[in-house]
Amino acid sequence: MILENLPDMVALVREAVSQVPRGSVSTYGDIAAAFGDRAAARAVGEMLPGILGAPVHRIVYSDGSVGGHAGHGGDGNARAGLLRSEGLEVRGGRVVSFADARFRDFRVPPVLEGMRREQELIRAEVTESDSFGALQRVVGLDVSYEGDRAFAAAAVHEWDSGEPISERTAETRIGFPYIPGYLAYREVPALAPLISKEAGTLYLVDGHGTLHPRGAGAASHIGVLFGVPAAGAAKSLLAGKVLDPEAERSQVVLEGRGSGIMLRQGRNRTFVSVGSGISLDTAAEVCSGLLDRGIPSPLRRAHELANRVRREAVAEGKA
DNA sequence: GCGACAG
DNA sequence: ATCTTGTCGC
Ligand SMILES: [Mg+2]
Repeated sequence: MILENLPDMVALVREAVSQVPRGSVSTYGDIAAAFGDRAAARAVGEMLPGILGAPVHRIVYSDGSVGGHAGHGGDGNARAGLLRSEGLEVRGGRVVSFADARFRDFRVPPVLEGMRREQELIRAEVTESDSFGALQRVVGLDVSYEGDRAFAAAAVHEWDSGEPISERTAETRIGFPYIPGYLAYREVPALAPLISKEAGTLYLVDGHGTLHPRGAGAASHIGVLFGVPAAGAAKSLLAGKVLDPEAERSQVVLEGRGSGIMLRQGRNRTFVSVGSGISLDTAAEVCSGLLDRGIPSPLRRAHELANRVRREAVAEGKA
Protein backbone atom coordinates (compact mmCIF):
# COMPACT_ATOMS: atom_id res chain seq x y z
CA MET A 1 0.00 0.00 0.00
CA ILE A 2 0.87 3.70 0.13
CA LEU A 3 3.11 3.44 3.15
CA GLU A 4 5.36 0.76 1.73
CA ASN A 5 8.52 1.27 -0.30
CA LEU A 6 9.22 4.63 1.24
CA PRO A 7 12.09 6.64 -0.20
CA ASP A 8 15.47 6.30 1.47
CA MET A 9 15.79 9.92 2.56
CA VAL A 10 19.35 9.56 3.81
CA ALA A 11 20.42 8.29 0.38
CA LEU A 12 18.48 11.06 -1.35
CA VAL A 13 19.97 13.78 0.86
CA ARG A 14 23.41 12.35 0.20
CA GLU A 15 22.67 12.47 -3.53
CA ALA A 16 21.48 16.09 -3.30
CA VAL A 17 24.56 17.18 -1.34
CA SER A 18 26.77 15.44 -3.90
CA GLN A 19 25.24 17.59 -6.63
CA VAL A 20 26.51 20.84 -5.07
CA PRO A 21 29.71 21.61 -7.04
CA ARG A 22 33.00 23.01 -5.80
CA GLY A 23 32.75 26.72 -5.33
CA SER A 24 29.02 26.59 -4.65
CA VAL A 25 26.96 26.23 -1.48
CA SER A 26 23.42 25.24 -0.60
CA THR A 27 21.12 25.33 2.42
CA TYR A 28 18.99 22.88 4.41
CA GLY A 29 15.87 24.61 3.16
CA ASP A 30 16.89 24.52 -0.51
CA ILE A 31 17.60 20.81 -0.31
CA ALA A 32 14.24 20.28 1.40
CA ALA A 33 12.57 22.34 -1.32
CA ALA A 34 14.18 20.12 -3.95
CA PHE A 35 12.34 17.20 -2.35
CA GLY A 36 9.13 19.19 -2.49
CA ASP A 37 8.66 20.85 0.91
CA ARG A 38 10.76 23.26 2.96
CA ALA A 39 9.14 21.83 6.07
CA ALA A 40 11.75 19.09 5.76
CA ALA A 41 14.64 21.52 6.37
CA ARG A 42 15.22 20.37 9.94
CA ALA A 43 15.05 16.73 8.93
CA VAL A 44 17.73 17.42 6.32
CA GLY A 45 19.85 19.08 8.99
CA GLU A 46 19.47 16.07 11.28
CA MET A 47 20.54 13.64 8.57
CA LEU A 48 23.63 15.58 7.51
CA PRO A 49 25.94 14.45 10.35
CA GLY A 50 25.48 10.81 9.35
CA ILE A 51 26.28 11.38 5.70
CA LEU A 52 29.74 10.36 4.55
CA GLY A 53 31.47 10.81 1.23
CA ALA A 54 29.53 13.92 0.26
CA PRO A 55 30.57 17.60 0.56
CA VAL A 56 28.41 18.45 3.58
CA HIS A 57 30.67 21.45 4.29
CA ARG A 58 28.97 23.13 1.33
CA ILE A 59 25.66 23.21 3.19
CA VAL A 60 25.28 26.47 5.08
CA TYR A 61 22.51 28.41 6.79
CA SER A 62 19.89 30.29 4.81
CA ASP A 63 21.58 33.63 5.60
CA GLY A 64 24.88 32.38 4.24
CA SER A 65 26.47 31.93 7.64
CA VAL A 66 28.77 28.98 8.05
CA GLY A 67 27.73 28.12 11.60
CA GLY A 68 29.88 26.13 13.91
CA HIS A 69 27.97 23.17 15.23
CA ALA A 70 28.69 19.50 14.82
CA GLY A 71 27.25 17.72 11.85
CA HIS A 72 29.19 19.57 9.27
CA GLY A 73 32.26 17.47 9.57
CA GLY A 74 33.96 19.85 11.94
CA ASP A 75 33.60 23.29 13.41
CA GLY A 76 32.76 26.48 11.58
CA ASN A 77 36.42 27.40 11.13
CA ALA A 78 37.23 24.08 9.50
CA ARG A 79 34.29 24.52 7.15
CA ALA A 80 35.26 28.08 6.33
CA GLY A 81 38.73 26.79 5.45
CA LEU A 82 37.33 24.07 3.20
CA LEU A 83 35.08 26.55 1.41
CA ARG A 84 37.98 28.97 0.94
CA SER A 85 40.07 26.19 -0.55
CA GLU A 86 37.26 25.78 -3.06
CA GLY A 87 37.49 29.40 -4.10
CA LEU A 88 34.81 30.94 -1.89
CA GLU A 89 35.35 33.99 0.23
CA VAL A 90 34.25 33.63 3.86
CA ARG A 91 34.29 36.68 6.11
CA GLY A 92 32.83 37.14 9.54
CA GLY A 93 31.51 33.58 9.45
CA ARG A 94 29.51 34.28 6.30
CA VAL A 95 29.92 33.28 2.68
CA VAL A 96 30.52 36.49 0.74
CA SER A 97 28.30 36.84 -2.33
CA PHE A 98 26.19 34.00 -0.98
CA ALA A 99 23.45 34.72 -3.50
CA ASP A 100 25.79 34.05 -6.42
CA ALA A 101 27.36 30.97 -4.88
CA ARG A 102 23.98 29.43 -4.03
CA PHE A 103 23.43 26.26 -6.06
CA ARG A 104 19.92 26.04 -7.51
CA ASP A 105 19.89 23.14 -9.88
CA PHE A 106 19.17 20.01 -7.87
CA ARG A 107 18.14 16.92 -9.83
CA VAL A 108 16.45 14.79 -7.20
CA PRO A 109 12.97 13.29 -7.16
CA PRO A 110 10.38 15.55 -5.48
CA VAL A 111 9.28 12.70 -3.24
CA LEU A 112 7.40 14.88 -0.76
CA GLU A 113 5.27 16.24 -3.58
CA GLY A 114 4.14 12.71 -4.37
CA MET A 115 3.35 12.10 -0.72
CA ARG A 116 1.19 15.20 -0.59
CA ARG A 117 -0.76 13.87 -3.56
CA GLU A 118 -1.27 10.63 -1.64
CA GLN A 119 -2.50 12.56 1.36
CA GLU A 120 -5.00 14.37 -0.81
CA LEU A 121 -6.29 11.00 -2.01
CA ILE A 122 -6.58 9.82 1.59
CA ARG A 123 -8.48 13.00 2.46
CA ALA A 124 -10.97 12.32 -0.32
CA GLU A 125 -11.76 8.95 1.27
CA VAL A 126 -12.19 10.17 4.83
CA THR A 127 -15.72 9.79 6.16
CA GLU A 128 -16.97 11.89 9.05
CA SER A 129 -19.93 10.00 10.44
CA ASP A 130 -19.94 7.09 12.89
CA SER A 131 -19.30 3.87 11.00
CA PHE A 132 -19.71 1.48 13.91
CA GLY A 133 -22.61 0.17 15.98
CA ALA A 134 -22.22 0.19 19.72
CA LEU A 135 -18.74 1.27 20.73
CA GLN A 136 -17.12 -1.49 22.77
CA ARG A 137 -13.45 -0.68 23.00
CA VAL A 138 -10.97 2.09 22.37
CA VAL A 139 -7.42 1.26 21.34
CA GLY A 140 -4.70 3.83 22.05
CA LEU A 141 -1.75 3.74 19.63
CA ASP A 142 1.71 5.24 20.16
CA VAL A 143 5.33 4.70 19.14
CA SER A 144 8.67 5.08 20.93
CA TYR A 145 12.10 5.13 19.24
CA GLU A 146 15.71 4.16 19.73
CA GLY A 147 17.80 4.91 16.67
CA ASP A 148 16.15 3.12 13.77
CA ARG A 149 14.17 0.79 16.05
CA ALA A 150 10.50 1.64 16.52
CA PHE A 151 8.48 0.24 19.42
CA ALA A 152 4.76 0.44 18.71
CA ALA A 153 2.18 -0.11 21.43
CA ALA A 154 -1.57 -0.66 21.52
CA ALA A 155 -3.52 -0.25 24.77
CA VAL A 156 -7.08 -1.58 24.65
CA HIS A 157 -9.70 -0.05 26.95
CA GLU A 158 -13.34 -0.96 27.48
CA TRP A 159 -15.48 2.00 26.52
CA ASP A 160 -18.25 1.44 29.09
CA SER A 161 -15.97 1.27 32.11
CA GLY A 162 -12.85 2.93 30.78
CA GLU A 163 -10.89 0.03 32.24
CA PRO A 164 -7.82 -1.44 30.51
CA ILE A 165 -8.46 -4.81 28.85
CA SER A 166 -5.25 -5.82 27.10
CA GLU A 167 -2.13 -4.56 25.37
CA ARG A 168 0.15 -5.46 22.48
CA THR A 169 3.48 -4.28 21.17
CA ALA A 170 5.49 -4.68 17.96
CA GLU A 171 9.06 -3.76 17.03
CA THR A 172 9.97 -2.68 13.50
CA ARG A 173 12.80 -0.86 11.71
CA ILE A 174 12.02 2.73 10.87
CA GLY A 175 13.00 4.07 7.50
CA PHE A 176 11.59 7.56 7.30
CA PRO A 177 12.41 10.71 9.30
CA TYR A 178 9.98 12.91 11.17
CA ILE A 179 8.89 15.75 8.92
CA PRO A 180 6.05 18.06 10.06
CA GLY A 181 3.02 17.10 7.99
CA TYR A 182 4.38 13.66 7.06
CA LEU A 183 4.27 11.87 10.41
CA ALA A 184 2.12 9.09 8.94
CA TYR A 185 5.01 7.91 6.77
CA ARG A 186 7.13 7.42 9.87
CA GLU A 187 4.68 6.04 12.40
CA VAL A 188 1.87 4.24 10.59
CA PRO A 189 4.11 1.46 9.19
CA ALA A 190 5.27 0.78 12.76
CA LEU A 191 1.66 0.67 14.03
CA ALA A 192 0.35 -1.48 11.18
CA PRO A 193 1.01 -4.87 12.88
CA LEU A 194 -1.25 -3.80 15.75
CA ILE A 195 -4.29 -2.89 13.68
CA SER A 196 -7.10 -5.26 12.77
CA LYS A 197 -10.73 -4.82 11.84
CA GLU A 198 -12.91 -5.65 14.80
CA ALA A 199 -16.50 -4.60 15.36
CA GLY A 200 -17.15 -1.86 17.88
CA THR A 201 -13.48 -0.83 18.01
CA LEU A 202 -12.16 2.71 17.70
CA TYR A 203 -8.46 3.44 17.20
CA LEU A 204 -7.18 6.51 18.99
CA VAL A 205 -3.95 7.70 17.39
CA ASP A 206 -1.28 9.90 18.98
CA GLY A 207 -1.34 12.62 16.32
CA HIS A 208 -3.83 14.46 14.13
CA GLY A 209 -6.47 13.31 11.69
CA THR A 210 -8.16 15.92 9.49
CA LEU A 211 -6.64 18.73 11.57
CA HIS A 212 -3.76 18.71 9.13
CA PRO A 213 -2.49 20.88 6.24
CA ARG A 214 -3.89 18.40 3.70
CA GLY A 215 -6.69 17.22 5.98
CA ALA A 216 -5.08 13.79 6.25
CA GLY A 217 -2.84 13.20 9.26
CA ALA A 218 -1.68 9.83 10.58
CA ALA A 219 -5.08 9.04 12.12
CA SER A 220 -6.73 9.46 8.71
CA HIS A 221 -4.17 7.19 7.08
CA ILE A 222 -4.99 4.51 9.63
CA GLY A 223 -8.73 4.97 9.25
CA VAL A 224 -8.75 4.94 5.46
CA LEU A 225 -5.99 2.44 4.67
CA PHE A 226 -7.15 -0.14 7.22
CA GLY A 227 -10.86 0.56 6.94
CA VAL A 228 -11.26 1.08 10.68
CA PRO A 229 -12.82 3.87 12.75
CA ALA A 230 -9.99 6.15 13.84
CA ALA A 231 -9.58 9.48 15.61
CA GLY A 232 -6.56 11.69 16.20
CA ALA A 233 -5.61 12.99 19.63
CA ALA A 234 -2.48 15.16 19.71
CA LYS A 235 -0.77 17.04 22.51
CA SER A 236 -0.07 20.10 20.38
CA LEU A 237 -1.31 21.79 17.25
CA LEU A 238 0.20 21.34 13.78
CA ALA A 239 -2.24 23.60 11.97
CA GLY A 240 -5.33 25.61 12.84
CA LYS A 241 -6.38 28.06 15.53
CA VAL A 242 -8.05 27.50 18.90
CA LEU A 243 -11.12 29.73 19.08
CA ASP A 244 -11.23 30.01 22.88
CA PRO A 245 -7.77 29.13 24.25
CA GLU A 246 -8.75 29.53 27.90
CA ALA A 247 -11.84 27.30 27.75
CA GLU A 248 -11.92 23.68 28.92
CA ARG A 249 -13.29 22.78 25.55
CA SER A 250 -13.03 24.76 22.34
CA GLN A 251 -13.41 24.42 18.65
CA VAL A 252 -10.24 24.44 16.51
CA VAL A 253 -10.64 26.10 13.13
CA LEU A 254 -8.58 25.29 10.06
CA GLU A 255 -9.19 27.08 6.78
CA GLY A 256 -12.56 28.29 7.98
CA ARG A 257 -13.71 24.84 9.03
CA GLY A 258 -14.22 23.48 12.57
CA SER A 259 -11.88 20.52 12.10
CA GLY A 260 -10.88 19.94 15.69
CA ILE A 261 -11.84 20.11 19.35
CA MET A 262 -9.41 21.18 22.06
CA LEU A 263 -9.94 19.52 25.45
CA ARG A 264 -8.04 20.67 28.51
CA GLN A 265 -7.54 19.74 32.14
CA GLY A 266 -5.32 22.35 33.72
CA ARG A 267 -2.48 23.02 31.34
CA ASN A 268 -2.63 19.62 29.64
CA ARG A 269 -4.41 19.86 26.32
CA THR A 270 -5.54 17.30 23.79
CA PHE A 271 -6.48 18.23 20.23
CA VAL A 272 -9.06 15.83 18.86
CA SER A 273 -9.89 15.40 15.19
CA VAL A 274 -11.53 12.86 12.90
CA GLY A 275 -9.32 10.14 11.48
CA SER A 276 -12.07 8.49 9.46
CA GLY A 277 -15.28 6.59 10.10
CA ILE A 278 -16.34 8.72 13.04
CA SER A 279 -17.86 12.16 13.60
CA LEU A 280 -15.93 14.91 15.31
CA ASP A 281 -18.59 15.09 18.02
CA THR A 282 -18.31 11.39 18.80
CA ALA A 283 -14.51 11.50 18.72
CA ALA A 284 -14.54 14.40 21.18
CA GLU A 285 -17.08 12.64 23.44
CA VAL A 286 -14.98 9.49 23.56
CA CYS A 287 -11.79 11.40 24.33
CA SER A 288 -13.56 13.55 26.86
CA GLY A 289 -15.03 10.48 28.57
CA LEU A 290 -11.64 8.80 28.85
CA LEU A 291 -9.69 11.94 29.72
CA ASP A 292 -7.19 11.48 32.55
CA ARG A 293 -5.03 14.47 33.49
CA GLY A 294 -5.64 16.02 30.10
CA ILE A 295 -4.84 12.91 28.04
CA PRO A 296 -7.19 10.08 26.97
CA SER A 297 -6.17 7.12 29.15
CA PRO A 298 -5.71 4.61 26.28
CA LEU A 299 -3.12 6.99 24.80
CA ARG A 300 -1.41 7.54 28.12
CA ARG A 301 -1.17 3.79 28.58
CA ALA A 302 0.07 3.19 25.01
CA HIS A 303 2.70 5.89 25.55
CA GLU A 304 3.91 4.30 28.79
CA LEU A 305 3.90 0.84 27.24
CA ALA A 306 5.90 1.91 24.18
CA ASN A 307 8.49 3.55 26.42
CA ARG A 308 8.66 0.52 28.71
CA VAL A 309 9.33 -1.98 25.90
CA ARG A 310 11.93 0.35 24.41
CA ARG A 311 13.82 0.62 27.70
CA GLU A 312 13.59 -3.13 28.21
CA ALA A 313 14.91 -3.77 24.70
CA VAL A 314 17.78 -1.34 25.16
CA ALA A 315 18.66 -2.84 28.55
CA GLU A 316 18.51 -6.31 27.00
CA GLY A 317 20.92 -5.26 24.27
CA LYS A 318 23.45 -4.06 26.81
CA ALA A 319 23.25 -7.18 28.93
C1' DG B 1 10.42 39.75 7.52
C1' DC B 2 9.56 36.34 11.37
C1' DG B 3 7.61 32.69 13.46
C1' DA B 4 5.40 28.23 13.48
C1' DC B 5 6.19 23.45 12.59
C1' DA B 6 1.84 16.32 15.14
C1' DG B 7 5.90 12.76 16.80
C1' DA C 1 10.69 11.70 19.52
C1' DT C 2 15.21 11.65 22.52
C1' DC C 3 19.03 13.51 25.62
C1' DT C 4 18.78 13.73 31.55
C1' DT C 5 18.94 14.93 38.15
C1' DG C 6 17.43 17.21 40.99
C1' DT C 7 13.96 20.09 42.14
C1' DC C 8 9.75 22.99 42.53
C1' DG C 9 4.79 22.76 43.08
C1' DC C 10 -0.05 21.15 43.45
MG1 LIG D 1 3.77 9.54 20.11
